[in-house]
Amino acid sequence: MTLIARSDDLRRENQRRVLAALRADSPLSRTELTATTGLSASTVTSITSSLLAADYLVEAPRKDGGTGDENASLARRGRPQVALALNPKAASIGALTLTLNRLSAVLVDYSGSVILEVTEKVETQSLARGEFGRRFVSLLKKAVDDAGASAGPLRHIALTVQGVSDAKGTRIHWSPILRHRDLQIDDDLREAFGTSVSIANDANMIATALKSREPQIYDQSYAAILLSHGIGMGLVLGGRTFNGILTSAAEFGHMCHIPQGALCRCGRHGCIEAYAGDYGIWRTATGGDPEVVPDWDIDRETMAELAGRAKAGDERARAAYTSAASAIGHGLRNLFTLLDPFPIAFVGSGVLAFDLMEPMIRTSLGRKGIGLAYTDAEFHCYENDLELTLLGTIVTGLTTLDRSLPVNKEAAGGDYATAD
Amino acid sequence: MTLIARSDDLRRENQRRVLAALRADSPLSRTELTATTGLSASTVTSITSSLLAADYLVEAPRKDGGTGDENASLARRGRPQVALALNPKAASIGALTLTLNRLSAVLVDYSGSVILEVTEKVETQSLARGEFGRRFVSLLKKAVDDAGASAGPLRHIALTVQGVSDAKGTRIHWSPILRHRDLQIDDDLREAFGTSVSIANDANMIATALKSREPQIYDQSYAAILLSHGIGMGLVLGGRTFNGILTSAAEFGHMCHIPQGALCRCGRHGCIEAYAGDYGIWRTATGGDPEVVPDWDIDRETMAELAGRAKAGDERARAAYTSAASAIGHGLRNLFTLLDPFPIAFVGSGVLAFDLMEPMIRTSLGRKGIGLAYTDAEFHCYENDLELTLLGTIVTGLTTLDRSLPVNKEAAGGDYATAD
DNA sequence: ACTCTTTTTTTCGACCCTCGAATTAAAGGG
DNA sequence: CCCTTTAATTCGAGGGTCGAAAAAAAGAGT
Repeated sequence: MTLIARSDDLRRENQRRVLAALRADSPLSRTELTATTGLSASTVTSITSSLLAADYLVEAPRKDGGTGDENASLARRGRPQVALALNPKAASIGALTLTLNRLSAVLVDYSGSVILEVTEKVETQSLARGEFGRRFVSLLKKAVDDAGASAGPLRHIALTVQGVSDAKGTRIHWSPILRHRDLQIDDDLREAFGTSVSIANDANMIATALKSREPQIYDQSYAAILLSHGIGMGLVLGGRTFNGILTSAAEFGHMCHIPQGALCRCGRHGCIEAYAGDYGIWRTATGGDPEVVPDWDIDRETMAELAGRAKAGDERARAAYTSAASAIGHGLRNLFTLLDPFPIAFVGSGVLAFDLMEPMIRTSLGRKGIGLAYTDAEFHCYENDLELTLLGTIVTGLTTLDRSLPVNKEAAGGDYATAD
Repeated sequence: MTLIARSDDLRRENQRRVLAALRADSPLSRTELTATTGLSASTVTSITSSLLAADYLVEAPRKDGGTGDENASLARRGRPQVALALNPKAASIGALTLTLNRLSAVLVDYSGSVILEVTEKVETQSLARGEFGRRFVSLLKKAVDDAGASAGPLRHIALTVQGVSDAKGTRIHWSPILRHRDLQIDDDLREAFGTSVSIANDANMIATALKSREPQIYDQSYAAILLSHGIGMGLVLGGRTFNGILTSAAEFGHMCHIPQGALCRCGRHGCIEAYAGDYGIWRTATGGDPEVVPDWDIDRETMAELAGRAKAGDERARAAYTSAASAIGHGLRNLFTLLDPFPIAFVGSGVLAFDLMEPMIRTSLGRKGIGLAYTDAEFHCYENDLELTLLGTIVTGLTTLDRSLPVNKEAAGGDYATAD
């Protein structure tokens, strides 16, 4: 994969490593960077000084040693370390998200802090084809204008869509919240702002966010399962987010649970989603016709109420959650069989009823197969999917930007004063 | 993954690229290497001359332009190209395979040609724990002795086992052909020969072999499905062979086809293997108790006869193959849903009856889901699984060796005359 | 106040790598 | 025997990393 042939590439890779270390934990002194990246002290000096000269880094105020630890770092003997941090004003990126009936543009500075957010309510289902690009452009323009000179120049746009984009990340193949297929919005953005644009799907961004937030749990291989109207999956294998050959994500929700079973949104029968998506649970609980897919969104309140009824002991509601859990559990069982067990993060409003489902999920996982124990699989829950989606979009955008940073001493950030 | 920090690593990577080019197509002139690797002519000269000095490469006789093409290469104007090839005598590797009741050691020269093969029949099921290592050592010793001075020094051992090894490739977790669990054979080999030892499973090696043999079909993502007594899978995603977290392979055969269905070898019920493994097909065809797993191997002749009966129109035999095909098809449907459709290679004696199964497999794939067409999935068949296993083992061993080659001019091959 | 010790950071030289341009080598053509 | 063409090598420039030595910036001790 990684094509490294010239020594510039070497520098680029090492520079990226330094920036990644600072994104994971900031501020950091050069000595700490040496330890984290494994590079030599001289190399760290060389890289950081070129990044400082280009104003991507700034010398940060003294790092407070937290509250608990004695002030070992303050009252130490030798020359004090000087902390380095990402310069917020070095650049900014736009993190755009397209969710049901809501367009959002978040302006983020280079250090990863949100500058401001602009949101617009629209009927995503009925919006005309060309409108998406236009609206996003004006939304982000507004954000950039409002931020004014305090923000660094916009250098990248990361767009996340609920739905299936193609593997290369340029087109939106299909989305449950859109009427159109094969929607292309990146061109408008690219032209309007003159930056690169990347497109990803929400489940993958949630997976990215989890890794960034809890790297000790989500490391090499794990999956995020998004429980909401539909069922999405962000799959990370061997440290790499799985990007399909044709589509961008793992369609866990459309694996077959019961052949010739209930009708799914996708037009097939018996998908996991048809039992475990909000509409599936609701349909089962209300005794709806399994051949009919509700064409409206079950709102959050309705689902909360349904969960409440189940917890109160309502038999039909309980049964609906049990059948949802069975679908998820059997799906996971197959997933684990195929790819080995790994930590699973359940994300979204559906986790409000997770306690109703967990026992049946674990039961359905079944006992261990060939030397593999499934039952002690690690599950974690996160209710706020939008928050994670945004974080993942931001992380992806900044990482992309870091990777494209110039490598020479006189960097492209020529609009900055050159310090010494 | 790939840690490249120092410029040595750069050289190592480029050297590896040159060697890989020669493994894919040999002999090759320096000019051709320049084109294939994308390196500059001077770099190619530098790398090849150090490899020539260390005797890993030799100047080959003129490349014959094949029979068809006019002798354009012979009657060309300027300075003739000098062809380079891997030096067979530079080193040798041992390719060991452990299959049912058969231990095999193949000595392979550095250019990839088989020097000689030594095989031993043993009852793998009843062999004592420590015996495996001992027998393999003596087998390979014999091969090395027989080859004598004509072979280069043994530099690596690649071992392939039917079954599940751990992800790191040092232990054999479980194997259908062994009585023991957690078998460790590599230590004996390492000590006896003083070389590195790698362990892999057969399905993964078949996948590797396919990529090496038909790179235009098997490129970024594909899977090899091994149809024999059991069902194995070698899965390659994004150019990387999938290696599980705990186990080494994708256990496609143990995905659940029918909940509470027929008993599988693994102790669970309804696995794909319980319907599509040889023993499953045979059990269905003979009306055997689905709660009983035959504890003997159905031999190849019996299966061939069964396939013959099915082709002749025997209803029960046909039904057995149809149910096997249904199991495989539904499994593939789920696989494709989860990971997108990609080319599938069916491998092993089971493909002798593939024409009986293909229609039902394609039917079970079902119609397309969200914008994905499954029905035109690419299928290919290869009868000889052992041949592919061996090829994959050899390729893996040689690639490993190439990767570990010294990078300096005075290479570790000091036992060779230093030319110039 | 001054020197010693400790720790961080920079500087400097050695060494390695790749690349492009110029050069040399090795043919066939006329 | 010289010219043309193509292949391969040589050479110097430029860039990168690293280790050792030097410089910088504190606290500690007297």
